[in-house]
Amino acid sequence: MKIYKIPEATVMRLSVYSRFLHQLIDEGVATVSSGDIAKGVGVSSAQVRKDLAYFGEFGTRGVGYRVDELYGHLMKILGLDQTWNIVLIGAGKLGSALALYQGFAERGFHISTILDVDPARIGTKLGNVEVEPLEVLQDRVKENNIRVGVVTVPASAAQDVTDRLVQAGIKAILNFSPRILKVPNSVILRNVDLSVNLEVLSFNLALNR
Amino acid sequence: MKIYKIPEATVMRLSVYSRFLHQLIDEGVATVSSGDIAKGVGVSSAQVRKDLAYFGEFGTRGVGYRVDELYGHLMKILGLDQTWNIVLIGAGKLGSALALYQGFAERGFHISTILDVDPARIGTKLGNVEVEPLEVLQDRVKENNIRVGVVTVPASAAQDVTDRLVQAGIKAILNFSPRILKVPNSVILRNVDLSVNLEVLSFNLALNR
DNA sequence: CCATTTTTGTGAAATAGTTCGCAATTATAA
DNA sequence: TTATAATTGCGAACTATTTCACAAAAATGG
Repeated sequence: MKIYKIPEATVMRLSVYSRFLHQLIDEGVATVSSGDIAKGVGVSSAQVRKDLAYFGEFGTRGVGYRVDELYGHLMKILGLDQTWNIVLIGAGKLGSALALYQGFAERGFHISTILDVDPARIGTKLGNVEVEPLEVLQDRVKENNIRVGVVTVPASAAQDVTDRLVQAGIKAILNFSPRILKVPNSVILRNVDLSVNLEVLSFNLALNR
Repeated sequence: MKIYKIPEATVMRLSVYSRFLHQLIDEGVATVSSGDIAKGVGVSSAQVRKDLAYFGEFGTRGVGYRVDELYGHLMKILGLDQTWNIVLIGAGKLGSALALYQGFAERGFHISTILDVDPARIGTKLGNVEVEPLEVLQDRVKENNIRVGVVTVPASAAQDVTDRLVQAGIKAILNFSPRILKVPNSVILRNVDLSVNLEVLSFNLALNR
């Protein structure tokens, strides 16, 4: 079986398409064209078709796509036809916000374990999940078959926490700390640096001074 | 004057380089090579040099870059040689977390105004900033010379809030709601969709099933 | 002062990603 | 039935980005 490398930008767009399709389902729309999707999410129709073409033929020429069908395909492709248990490390401001963020639950991401080292936070509850000490990491990962970790600790603790996640067998890490993390090749790492996003804005604003 | 289009990926990397350089300054390192930077942030040294080449010649052949000097250049390029006042709309979980996030302040982003429509939130304080009603938007933007807005309201309210920001003269918007927003061409828009990031992870995990 | 080493800056080559253009397919209307 | 319109899927062309490779410049050590 030939493996094509899928551009990350394509994957991100698929995620956006899927959300748009969900909106259409709510509105009772039955079929949609690549042009409609394009208009709805702000890309070109050729882009939409190309993105989908990586994964198969989902449409009918002259007609378009059946909304529910395409939505199902996208959710499957994105691995969202299942629930993912997640461990979140760092129950500070950002960690708490993420733990309580409805957007994750809606897409099948279940933060089943929240860990911290601060005794003041351990034992408190975020939603219906109790904050536990970092030491139980390995156990919880095994018990709940957790493959994804979210890091929301201060930069100074980020690499240590990451090493522990790797050690515990975590396969993918979403890092919110502004620190470059080292992980083995077998572990998928994504960085969400909130400041970087503001800095792209300030760069562009500063250009036209 | 010829204007080169700078790839957005380049701008994001400059932001990462600048943080790495700050780390070096703290460690008392005086000079650094493109290879060192590359190693530190996980890109190729050619990439580092190419990125910098868009903006000038900052190094010395055979030697490398003076850390403090390069840092200064990058901060200037990124528009971080000034403080940016920011209005944040939506004082929910995520909004509160961002309002209190130290990472913004450290980079010169000052959330000077926080607005919401929920009477229960209005009048409360996040750090030393009081949550005010949405109606004062226009006044605060003028008073504080605010050019950047951060949207952390639910998807259903996002477009309305965005229209108001545009109306009030905001020039750049960082959108955390999972909604595709329409803005005039003159306004810079960036989307930070937290779920999209997790979905890229689940896509990659689901690939090797 | 010259040979050697280091490391930048940059044109050229390679790779990756997007847009174009159109044949193929389906639906619709005459 | 047949012409017309809509819209996909996809190869080809185009554009953008990254990597390569090396001359040029600076430092170092004999």
